[in-house]
Amino acid sequence: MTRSTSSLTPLPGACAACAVRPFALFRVVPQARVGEIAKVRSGVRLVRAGEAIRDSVFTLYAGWAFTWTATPDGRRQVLDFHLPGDLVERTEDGAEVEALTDASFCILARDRLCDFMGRDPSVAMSYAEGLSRDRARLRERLTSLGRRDAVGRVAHLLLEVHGRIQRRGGADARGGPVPLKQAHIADALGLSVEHANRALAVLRKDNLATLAKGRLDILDREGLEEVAGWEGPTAVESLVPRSIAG
Amino acid sequence: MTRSTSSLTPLPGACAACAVRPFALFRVVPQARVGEIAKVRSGVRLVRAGEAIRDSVFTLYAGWAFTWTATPDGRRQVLDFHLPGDLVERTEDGAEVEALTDASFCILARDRLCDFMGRDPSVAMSYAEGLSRDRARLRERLTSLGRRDAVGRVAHLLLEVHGRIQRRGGADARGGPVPLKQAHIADALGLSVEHANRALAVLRKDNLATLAKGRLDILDREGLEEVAGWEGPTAVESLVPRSIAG
DNA sequence: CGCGGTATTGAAACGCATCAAAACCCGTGG
DNA sequence: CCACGGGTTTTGATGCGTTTCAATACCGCG
Repeated sequence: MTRSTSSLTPLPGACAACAVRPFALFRVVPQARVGEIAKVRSGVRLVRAGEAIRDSVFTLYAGWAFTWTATPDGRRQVLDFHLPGDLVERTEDGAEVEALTDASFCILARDRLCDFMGRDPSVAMSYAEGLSRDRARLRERLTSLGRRDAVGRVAHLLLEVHGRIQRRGGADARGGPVPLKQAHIADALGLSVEHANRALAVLRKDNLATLAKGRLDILDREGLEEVAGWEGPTAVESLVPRSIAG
Repeated sequence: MTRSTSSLTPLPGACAACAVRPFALFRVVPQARVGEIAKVRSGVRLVRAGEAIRDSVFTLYAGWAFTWTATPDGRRQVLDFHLPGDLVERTEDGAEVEALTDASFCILARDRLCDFMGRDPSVAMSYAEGLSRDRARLRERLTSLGRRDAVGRVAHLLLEVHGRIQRRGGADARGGPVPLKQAHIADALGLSVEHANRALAVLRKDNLATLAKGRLDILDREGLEEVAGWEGPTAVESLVPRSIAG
């Protein structure tokens, strides 16, 4: 048994009052039309940390999740982390989605979502913008794995994660809560857990950043960006004009 | 001067007779409406191998291109390769697009393309499908860099490239023309040129595949998939239903 | 024929994986 | 309240894969 009492993780409520909608797929539909988006939601769900998520499309409401794939030799590669507001798709290619913390989300009906996008191009463009962001993150990560050493990779990931939670109001410039274990970091960055640990130790010793007890602290932003080879937050714009996608 | 006479690379002609449209963004618009898509094209261009491409959105018509980014220490990371029919966007994040061979393409007007997608959701969804494919490729590559050794990475890339040209009718099961230099492979896979060379040498010695003189030959498909940790062609479907995106 | 870019080969150095073990942390039950 | 136990973090020693540096061979083209 894990916990007998109800979880502290909140379930999503009415779309009209959704706290994460400003960061989510439906951010582009005006408040006057929230009634329509409620109809593409086919349910809500709450899962525990470590549980696999099998729903094919959902928007994360609370907690973190991640997508990963197994390699032939049995190890795991984390492909992306998901934060509240993110639209997550379970793809057909064998990648799995797993809750990183206790988490809750709105399950979307694929067909109704398609209909909606067919009728409202701004939502289709919002969807595209999300894909574009995913691509930008993957490109960054690819560059990390291709051309940065272990310390640089970890530093870069910490900066990326910090930016993502900060944009959602979940952290200030000093840091904030991040539930990543060293194993997640290792699996995302193509490192062994031991080496990810050593890289974090270097960042700690040099007073650049610490990640412990579910908290990330940025001690020296400039120094951290230096070792990360950071090139500033990547502005995604894709083809989405503000006129259409808000 | 490079060449005095006209290039052998063909320039794109009328949209109505476009040979790559079945693989391109506008594959979803019926022949009866090609007139409209001609209007989002703002020009055509021909570039030589090695030239940078600065147009912000284009669909490649002939030849190969690739997107890359410079790392702080001056090396390069290839983020993706582009083949005829691909929609290519020059993003704001410092990544550059370069012609890998002599190449020609249709330049698209960003604003007119946006208008089009705003009016025709099937094109917006086609755009999203392309992004989804990009993402799938990046995920594969990330897995390569994270969890495969040099030989596996090269084998995997060769299989991916083979699939892409084959789907376009540019190769048969045995192989086909691929203009990649070892330096491109190295920069895409996070390897030194020397080691990429050694990996190719292994594949050659084991009679799995050869890449030489601009040609890829698959000698032993099964063996190659074995060392690549290949998991079959990734079916991208995203949210795009056949009913909308054709 | 000779040149510049590309491919190939060798030897040494380095970063990271691996294996092994210990320290730590926290929730749980006695 | 403390001892227990499982998951997580930390540290150390050894080996392997890859980079780096240095040369040499190759190839298409003028």
